[in-house]
Amino acid sequence: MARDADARKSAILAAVAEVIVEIGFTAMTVADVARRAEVSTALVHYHFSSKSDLIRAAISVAGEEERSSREAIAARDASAQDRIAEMLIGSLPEGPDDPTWLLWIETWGEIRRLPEVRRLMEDLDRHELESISALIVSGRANGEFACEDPVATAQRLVALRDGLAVQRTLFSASAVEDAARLLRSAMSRNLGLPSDDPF
Amino acid sequence: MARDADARKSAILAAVAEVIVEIGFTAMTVADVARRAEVSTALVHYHFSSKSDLIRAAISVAGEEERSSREAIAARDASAQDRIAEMLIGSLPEGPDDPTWLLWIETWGEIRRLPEVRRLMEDLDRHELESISALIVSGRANGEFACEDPVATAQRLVALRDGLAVQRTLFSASAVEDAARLLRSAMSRNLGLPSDDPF
DNA sequence: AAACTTACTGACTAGTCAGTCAGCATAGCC
DNA sequence: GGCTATGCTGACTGACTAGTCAGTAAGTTT
Repeated sequence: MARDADARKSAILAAVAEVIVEIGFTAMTVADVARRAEVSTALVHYHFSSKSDLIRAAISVAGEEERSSREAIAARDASAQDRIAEMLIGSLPEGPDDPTWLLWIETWGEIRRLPEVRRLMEDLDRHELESISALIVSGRANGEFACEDPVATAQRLVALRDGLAVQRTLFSASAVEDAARLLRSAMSRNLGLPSDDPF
Repeated sequence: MARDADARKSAILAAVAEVIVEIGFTAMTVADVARRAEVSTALVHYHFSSKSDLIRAAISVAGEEERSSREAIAARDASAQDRIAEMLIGSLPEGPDDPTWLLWIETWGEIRRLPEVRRLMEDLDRHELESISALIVSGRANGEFACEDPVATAQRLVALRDGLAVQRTLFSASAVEDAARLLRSAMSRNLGLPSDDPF
């Protein structure tokens, strides 16, 4: 029975992510989650002590996915430049209402009310900055590009990606449909690459 | 009596902004607003047909302030470069939990549920992009700097500012205490200024 | 001075929410 | 066959919510 129980617990967490993406953090109720996972509301409270606990668990899962996908990219056998591009441009929203970005933006708005979530997000943020600055350092070491301050450069690129992602996710995509192009040209400038960019 | 009535209506709107900044969008109730403004909940519903209407009005006021402060800067008698810097760097959060940025970040998270608010935010976003690209065009015209694509440059700078602002508002400020410096050096690069920056 | 409008309130309601609880079924152990 | 633990549920509750409504007081118009 332990197998079944674990499966249902996972189903509940998956349902949380779905409901948040669909109707948002605020509007989400325990009843919504239970209905989606086809269990009773009492079971949700059986596995998760409170609604905050439920949310924290769901965000923790999403963060873990993000983190491991980043590590997979870092471990790839490709140039530092390509791996940085994959991390940054690959993480841009696919279009308006991209589920992953909606989840993060919703989460930003809720962070103040959920201290543990704040810690999760801070860790995730730090992990991304460290991953990218490490790649910059290695790319610089093997002569791919020149870069005076890897940490500041990583901060700038990540911040730019975040800002573009917010616009692209929340507002009409038209103004930012070329987000990838903007990011790529910023990479060229910031990493001191030979400017082979049309921009 | 119209004077008094208007004053109380404004007091309600001010209370909304205060409550949102303090406890957030989600947690805010009509009763909180009424208590803060020292009126009955019924009066809130007398002036504003619904809670959404109340929120929309409060955000509209905040947006109007943003817009007019931007126009004041644009009209100033200073170099284009200085006016752009004032708009971008001047709008960075003053520190973690900056009220204005908390309001915007909370609003981003709520946009999907409030279509009119989405329109307000889109307009505000467009206005900022237009203001800055206009300044870039004028700075280029009088030879202050070179810039191939004013619109794309404005998009990049605004996105960078947004991303830095989110980090600085939500997470520990230490990692981004130099947000202004990052932004300024990005300006130098993007506007093709002579690099007199230490970075 | 009567009729009407504006500004406002206390008391209320219908509905929703997270969380509780007693109890049931099944499985493993003795 | 009895005993206990785990997984699970239906029925419930107390707290709280946005919004309503009848009524009042003060000013404006006729």
